[in-house]
Amino acid sequence: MSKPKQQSLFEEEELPENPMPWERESAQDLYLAEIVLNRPVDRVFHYKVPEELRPLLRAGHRVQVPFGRGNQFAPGYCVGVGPGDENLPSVRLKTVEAILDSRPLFNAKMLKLTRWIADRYLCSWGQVLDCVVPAGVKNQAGTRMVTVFEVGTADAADEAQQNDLIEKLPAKQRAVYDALKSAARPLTLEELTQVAGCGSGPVNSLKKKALISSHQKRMQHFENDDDIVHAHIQKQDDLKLNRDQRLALDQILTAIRGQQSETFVLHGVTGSGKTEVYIQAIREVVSYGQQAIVLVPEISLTPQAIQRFRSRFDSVAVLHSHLTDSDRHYHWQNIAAGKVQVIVGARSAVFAPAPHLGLIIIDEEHETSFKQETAPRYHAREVARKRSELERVPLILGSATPTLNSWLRVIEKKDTLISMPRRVNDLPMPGVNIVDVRNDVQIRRNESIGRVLFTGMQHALGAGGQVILFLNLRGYSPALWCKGCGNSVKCPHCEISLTWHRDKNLAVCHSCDFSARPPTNCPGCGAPGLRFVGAGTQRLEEEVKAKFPGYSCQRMDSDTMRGVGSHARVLNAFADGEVDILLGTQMIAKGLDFPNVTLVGVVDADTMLHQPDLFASERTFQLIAQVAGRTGRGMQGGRVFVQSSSPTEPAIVKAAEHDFLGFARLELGHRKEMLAPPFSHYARVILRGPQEEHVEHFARQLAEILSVAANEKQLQVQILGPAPAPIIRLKKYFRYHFQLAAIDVEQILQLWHEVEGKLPREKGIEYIIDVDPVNMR
DNA sequence: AGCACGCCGACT
DNA sequence: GTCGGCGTGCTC
Repeated sequence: MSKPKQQSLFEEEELPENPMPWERESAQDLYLAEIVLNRPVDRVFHYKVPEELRPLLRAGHRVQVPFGRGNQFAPGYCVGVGPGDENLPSVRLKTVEAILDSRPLFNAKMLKLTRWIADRYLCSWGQVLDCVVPAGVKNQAGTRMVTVFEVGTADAADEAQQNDLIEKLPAKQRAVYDALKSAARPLTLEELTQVAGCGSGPVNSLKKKALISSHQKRMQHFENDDDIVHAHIQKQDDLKLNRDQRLALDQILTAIRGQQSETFVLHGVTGSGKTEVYIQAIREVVSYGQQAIVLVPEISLTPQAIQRFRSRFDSVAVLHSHLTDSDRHYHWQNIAAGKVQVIVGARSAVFAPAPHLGLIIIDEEHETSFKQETAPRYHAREVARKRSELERVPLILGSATPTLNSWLRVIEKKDTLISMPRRVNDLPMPGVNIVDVRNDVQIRRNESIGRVLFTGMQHALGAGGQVILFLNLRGYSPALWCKGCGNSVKCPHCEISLTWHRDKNLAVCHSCDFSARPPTNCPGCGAPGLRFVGAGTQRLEEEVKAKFPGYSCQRMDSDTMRGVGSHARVLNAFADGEVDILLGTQMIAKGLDFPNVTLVGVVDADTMLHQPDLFASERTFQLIAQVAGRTGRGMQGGRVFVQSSSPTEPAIVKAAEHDFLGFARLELGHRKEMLAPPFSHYARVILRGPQEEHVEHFARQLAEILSVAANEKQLQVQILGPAPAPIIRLKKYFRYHFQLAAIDVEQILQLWHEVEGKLPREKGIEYIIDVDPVNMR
């Protein structure tokens, strides 16, 4: 209604002596909306709500507001509405322009949750809200305005006359009229003409006669809803639980029935049947008409896993990364309408707008992909913890290798441990051999498969079994090495060795996707004869094909899995036994369940271990334990060979012994000594800019300011660094970082609030802060 | 993050 | 004089 400019003119006048009624209202009964915007300013802005929007606008609505000196319109989120506050700052208030959605996108709990995220991960409320709403919801993807027709609402006085008119209608028009009259809802032109079997002529005539009326309506036009309601899928009965599973389920059911926001750490070895426990716990909340959210790492959203849920529940929404905007919008609407029983998805599914949430499950809780690496840098596990508290529902964190973070909470009795130490059907854990490859002849000849692993594979394949080989490097060779100067060829934009991809004969940077023909001479010293050293999955594939010519081998990494559905194709081929040897990266380490896999080979256990990372040893343990879990899932048993040059490394040894408790005890001991997480919290400040000295200098400046402020305000926060980031150069930028460390994360947050806004700026240098980082690169 | 304002140096 | 470079500070 009122343009902001006009509004301010109006405001400059003093209250008139005898205000007109509407003027009195707008001047006295100030009705305000609290609005936050997707800007890095964590502030609430107040706007007047025009008369006609008052009955409609509620907290959780998305709105259009004029913002800034130019009064440019910007989308914002209403986080509160109500009568004006006397103590408002004496600013001239602007007016909400429009409401953007018919219903609020957030309820009170979701507003609380998102506010908590903004506080905890140091970003603005508006940024959080904006990230929670999928793009498809914001742009109403998959909907359009259409004209719909219904039988005209006639005046009672004309009724007789109208009935007369109807009686005399031509046949086509009569058909249209009758069709509309018997329809349960307004019809589009398309629907109407189809039902009545005519063109648009009769419809127009009827409209002229005012017997029918039309109006505009926003409608969804989704092709089908197979993706949610799939009653056609053959449903399977719940499986019979073994004793461990039964005990686990009982504990969870008690919490569900008691509406407790308890967190369970479900520590179940690979193959212990955690999923069946999840499913039967979900069964309970679904029976109350509630919904469950299941978070899984994106990588494990395999058709196998999806089918598992779809075959057990009537309506499952799967939120995976290949959805279109329109799909996401459709799912959001259905979830919000309570039509979905189970929401399965990656990280962001923790925000699913389920109206009556009954349970949250995070499977493979240790996966780092639950941490978002762009603002808001939240960890879905912590968000889920908070959501479970707000909704008073239980949270299950399932893993064979829980994070030390969760494990410490178990030890401190903050969370409840549920153990499932045995595999289903009492299958034994696979025997794991650590193979010391330091003196292996084959490895010395620069091959990837050592003598022991080779013989193991021969036996397994000879007996009709299948083999999985894990190598966490894609490409052919991870480095181009110069004999002359001893250096390897780096990406011109990043401080990272180029990987040779033999199939395309390109040297590729796995960090920025730079690629070029590999040079023949060393760019550093000019010497000829660069050598390709080390092996990635491409080279491993070549070696396997040469060494096992009679068997079929399939590589699975992000290079071969580009297309949609390629994932499913390969896994199906493997399941059907068409493929004997499956080799690949991370992608094959998790969740795969093929009973005929009798051998798993970890080609190089050391790559993870040698990363300059606080969590290197935890990651190594997790990875080996997870990969090892891919075998021994059938009656034929299974063996694991772990090739390593550090065969006494505790992370590797404990993983080989399937001894999570032992590893946790050891590693927590180290962490406690260093007061490292989970005994403390880190927040990592990362700076980047085009000139190295410049970035370094600015990093020191920031660190100094924070250090002084911590002293002044008596905050127990230590500043570690600054130092060059482990990847000092990334996409043309030089990078430095430092850490804020504290026992109590609140102290870090306070410190940041203290200095934020006072921090100097430096042209060309950008910085971010990452609370509870999961990687240090 | 934008965006407008303002304070400088380079022009018609 | 005034055009436009970028540094600064604010956004109900």
